[in-house]
Amino acid sequence: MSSKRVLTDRESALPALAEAFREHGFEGATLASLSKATGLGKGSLYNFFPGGKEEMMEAVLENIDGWFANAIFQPLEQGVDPAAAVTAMFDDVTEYFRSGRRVCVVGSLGLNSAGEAFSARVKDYFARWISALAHCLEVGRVPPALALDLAEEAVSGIQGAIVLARALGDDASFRRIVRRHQTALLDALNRYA
Amino acid sequence: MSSKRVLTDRESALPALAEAFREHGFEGATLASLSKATGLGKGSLYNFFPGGKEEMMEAVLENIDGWFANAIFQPLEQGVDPAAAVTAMFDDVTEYFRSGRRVCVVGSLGLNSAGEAFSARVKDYFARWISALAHCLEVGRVPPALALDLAEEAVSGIQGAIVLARALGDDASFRRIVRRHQTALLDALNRYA
DNA sequence: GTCTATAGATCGATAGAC
DNA sequence: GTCTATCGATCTATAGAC
Repeated sequence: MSSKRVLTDRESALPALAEAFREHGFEGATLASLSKATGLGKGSLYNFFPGGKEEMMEAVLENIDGWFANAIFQPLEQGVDPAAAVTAMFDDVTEYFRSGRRVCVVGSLGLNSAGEAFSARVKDYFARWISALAHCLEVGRVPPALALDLAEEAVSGIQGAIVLARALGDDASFRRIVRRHQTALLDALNRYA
Repeated sequence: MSSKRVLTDRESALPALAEAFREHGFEGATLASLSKATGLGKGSLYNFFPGGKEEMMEAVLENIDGWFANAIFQPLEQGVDPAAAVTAMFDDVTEYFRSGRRVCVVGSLGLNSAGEAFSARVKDYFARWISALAHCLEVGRVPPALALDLAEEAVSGIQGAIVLARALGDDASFRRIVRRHQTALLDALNRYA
């Protein structure tokens, strides 16, 4: 499984890069800070990522996308036991975003002009999340229009919960908000079951 | 009314500064871009804001706080005709954030470490918004615990709607999400009226 | 109070030794 | 493939002419 490593393990630098981008944002993350975060010299970073910061962020986004695809999107799209999939999604997301202490890199990229270079990927991430969640609800017999509304509301609500929890410095608010969304979706599933 | 101008009109530079900070974020906004946005040379900017970028952002936040206090918080805290106040809040917010095309400077400051210098002001802004909205609902006879939940949900939801609308490049999603929150609050008011 | 010029630090990125 | 040294550009902030 690890025999066909394409080149080398720039893969292993991605978690540290992601954390640095999360903490400082794309503009705020300097090569010095990225070097410190990864433990790699600038030369090594440019060896792995010839395109510099932008290529690093691109790789981070691809990595995040892959994690979400496996852990979140596919279980929803698969559509066996919608209620369990919805429950798992909220649990995984709460843990992933550390109850709102951890920023969503993708969401924050959309907020300022520095992220415009990644707008296609940002858009796809949210579009797929909403679409996967709506599909899951539809499998649970929730009417399509309502399913889409609820999915949009939940995905948006998670982003808002991150913003609020960070602003207030209070993870409890994140968990309350997310739990309400979880309940709303499970109620809808029960209503049409 | 305009006779007691304290010093000079650094006030008049604030809208342009705010727009620049909105568009590029705090780190991304350079003095060159702030100079261009305001039409003032760097020397003039430092004359008005000796503390540099940080003092400019502080002034912008104070200015935003003042606007929200007058347009949003006070009508909610005043508490005459809760339903009208809630309706007006969502209308004003939708216009202010330009249906999500416009970023919330305060919310985005909380997302990365560059905003830590302003964390107290960021926290107060959201705390007061939630508290004002909850108070308004309580005046409308919504039980306190539910009022607080609904207020937290609505304020958080607006932030999420901005993130999602920006990410998708779609103001319609902002308006849909905000309308649902508006409806939820008005329904609660009707239920306990 | 406005501007231009520029200092001093730090930025992203590259070169080259090992 | 790793590092250090360093480039030119750009950053914040200041100085000083007007």
